[in-house]
Amino acid sequence: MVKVRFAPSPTGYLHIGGARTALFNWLFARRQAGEFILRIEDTDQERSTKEYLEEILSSIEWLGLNWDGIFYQSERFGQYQQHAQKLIESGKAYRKEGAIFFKYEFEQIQINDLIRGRIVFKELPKEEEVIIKSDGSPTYNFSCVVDDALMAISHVMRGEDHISNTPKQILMYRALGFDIPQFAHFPLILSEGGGRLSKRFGATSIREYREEGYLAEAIVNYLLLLGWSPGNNREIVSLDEVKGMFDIKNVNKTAAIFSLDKLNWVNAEYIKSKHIEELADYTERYLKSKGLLPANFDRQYLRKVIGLFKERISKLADLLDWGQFCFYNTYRYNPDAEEVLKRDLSKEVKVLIEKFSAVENFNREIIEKEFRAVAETQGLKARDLVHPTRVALTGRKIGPGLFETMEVLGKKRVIERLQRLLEYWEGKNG
RNA sequence: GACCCCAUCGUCUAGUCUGGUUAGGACAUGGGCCUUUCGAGCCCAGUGCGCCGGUUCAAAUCCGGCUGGGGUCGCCA
Repeated sequence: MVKVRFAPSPTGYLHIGGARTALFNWLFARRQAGEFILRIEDTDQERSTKEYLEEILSSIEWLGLNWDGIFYQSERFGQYQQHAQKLIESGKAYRKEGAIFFKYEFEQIQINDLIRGRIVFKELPKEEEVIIKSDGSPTYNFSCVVDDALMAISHVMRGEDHISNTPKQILMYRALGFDIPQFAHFPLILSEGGGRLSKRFGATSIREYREEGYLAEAIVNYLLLLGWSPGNNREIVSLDEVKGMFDIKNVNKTAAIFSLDKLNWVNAEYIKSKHIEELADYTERYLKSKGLLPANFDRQYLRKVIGLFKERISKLADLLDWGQFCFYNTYRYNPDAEEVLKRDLSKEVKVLIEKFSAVENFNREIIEKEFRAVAETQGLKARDLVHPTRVALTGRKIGPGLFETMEVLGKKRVIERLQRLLEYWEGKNG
């Protein structure tokens, strides 16, 4: 039976690379009706925290990956001690300086990696290795081997950075008389500079992306594209669909550079494809978590705002920026937008206000009709009135279509802001 | 330094196993269109098989070397 594990250490948040390792393991298990378990490698009591643990679990859950069991290494010290003892008894390990050391028996080791094929190690960099520290806790390679064996893990699939641990672990499996599982090593995810994904190059934890308003499906989809391809020139694929087509043999060997541009594009695609209702739930939670939703917010209004922006944002955080004018009065115009207000159109805007005031059903079609009529009777090209009006309503030169924007804002706000524009011109001239 | 992994547009990749393609797609970039603006949409374009040698009628594809990039060498995981 196929049984795989994801083994995070709660000494930090779940990062991009870990998330993909979890994802590929999950996919591998689900594809073959196997088991996917979590093993929390919390042997380092100093650095492991409950906060990190909770964050990691909630991130995995948020990504949509469910697990069939969870184990904590901190609760299994007895097992490690016991197996170390066995090694001592068989003469393969010994006590020294308060710790227990394992003696590597030099020989050429071969592994048959599911992704890379045969890998041959001519020698090991050292002759012995601590397996139980002097404080009684196990070291990584040892607890990993004992647990993978005891938990009957059939396939050990992890990042490429573990390739060099593999021969050491194989020697331990043999010494303990355990069956050796299959191995697969995924390519690393690098930062734009080509090196390790680090804070300097932007967000590295799943949590940060979640907080910026990326959708879980989009992150999963993007991660999938790093090292694996659905083929047929497809880019957007759901986890559910991939479950039926994922094959570990098609995973790349090459390290991939993480591209925020592409993630943004994928996320934008997901935002576009979502129904307003679903996005509204998501956005409401998102804005609330940011403490940025006005107390008196109107859900119906929020829906309209989302409708206005869903085709043009790449992440929910963009709503805070571009959509600010929907939630707050914009009586201060962007400096670069003021050039549009150079020409004083007070007379024309007054007429516009007058016409709008008389409109009963303030919807897109009627607004546009009235607006164009005013421009024409006042001898203006539509665009000459459009630009200043947009600045008056949004504070900016660019944004969604003006007439839709007006409908969303509603008659009251539109008229208030147009009056504010009149005051602006008055202030300039007086 | 030792051991190991990797190598197709700037980036992610299809193609490599089973040699024969105008080397395909996407992001980004540039240009154009639309038009009420745009960072939205639509259209078009450019750029790539790291290098050298071998095998072969034929090499991105098979073999060797080189170069380049990456990883690991903790009583961290």
